[in-house]
Amino acid sequence: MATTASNHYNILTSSASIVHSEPGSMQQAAAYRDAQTLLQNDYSLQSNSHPLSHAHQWITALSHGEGAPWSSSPLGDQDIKPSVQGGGRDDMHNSSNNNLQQQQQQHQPRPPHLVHQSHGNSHHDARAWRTTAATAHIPSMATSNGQSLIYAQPGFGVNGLIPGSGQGMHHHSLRDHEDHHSPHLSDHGHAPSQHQQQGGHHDHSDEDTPTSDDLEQFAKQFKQRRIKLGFTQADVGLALGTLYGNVFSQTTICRFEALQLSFKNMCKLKPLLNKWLEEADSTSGSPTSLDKIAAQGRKRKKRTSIEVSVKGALESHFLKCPKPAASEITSLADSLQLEKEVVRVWFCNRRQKEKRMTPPGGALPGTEDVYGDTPPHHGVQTPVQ
DNA sequence: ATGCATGAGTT
DNA sequence: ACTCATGCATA
Repeated sequence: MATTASNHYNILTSSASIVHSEPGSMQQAAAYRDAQTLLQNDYSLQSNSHPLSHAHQWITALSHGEGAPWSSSPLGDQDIKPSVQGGGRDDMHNSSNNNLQQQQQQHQPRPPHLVHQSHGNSHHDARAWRTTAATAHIPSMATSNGQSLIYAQPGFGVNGLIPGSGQGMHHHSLRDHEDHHSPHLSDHGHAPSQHQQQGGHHDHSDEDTPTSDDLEQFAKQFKQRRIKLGFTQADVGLALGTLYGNVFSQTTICRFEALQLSFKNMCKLKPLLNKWLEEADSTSGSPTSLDKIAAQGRKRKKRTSIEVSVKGALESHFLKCPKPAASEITSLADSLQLEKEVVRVWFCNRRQKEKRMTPPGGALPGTEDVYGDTPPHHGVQTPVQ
């Protein structure tokens, strides 16, 4: 089957409250983990899992108004799972892992609720770091505000200013980002507002837009400190929630450390993580309380496992056309015997992947080949410490 | 650590 | 219908 059957999850979760808060020590970390683990098991009560279940299985019947776009699938109840057999194997990509913390993070602790940040998060545009131009077709680019669409890349020589994305920006225009890849590294202007970064700055955490180099360094340092303090990525995510209200998952912290987020996203998270870092080691006894809000009534579709061969086909198409039209997606899905939505989402994710900071292949932003001749080969990740 | 998924905000 | 931020579930 295409989907890795395992469990549906139950809503409900009696997740109580985690009563713990003893920041600054290993035991705290352990406490978090335990609590979270329990929670997880709680709703992990698997029930049944039919090889051929219907799509509704994951659509919650709870409060939420459905939001499954798929129900509109032309195929009616074609249902998911074309029963692509296989070993349920996902794919075998990398392997070089970073042990050490690997062990402590085998369980994935994280808050079951869905408290998303609610702060004004104005995103305007975040672009790739390296121009993935292989299949370049420079369509329309140039934003009306004349801001550069390319982020400074260490290897580029053009370094500098980053479009003031953070949160003060305001440029509407059409951010038709298609692919903006032309590496016109001419040093254009820069953010009109304020910009000043790692020049001769000193103390204070951050306030200005960091360069990709800054981020890279910070991420590296962050990870190191975190590990030394005995915290897992999940712990940090939780701590951020208790400290600043925004909870993040292990995934996000992981991606941050690996620079697998968009530049803008990295910039946004950096300050928070920086604060946590300071709090973490310097402070050793502040009673940060945790509160958990539980409950969540939404179900999630089971992850579809796409066969390697199929994935290869998708990759091929992606190279030819990163943005297939709806009709194209439909036919492609049909030929691959996948749901249209699955294919659509695959492309979305694929595109997003292209835009991450860390170039696939482990090369760091700065070592990259600027002209994107590199085919989207991916592989190992950053050889962390 | 990462693949597939969801949802808010845009376009 | 897309982008972008995020995360559950899984390898």
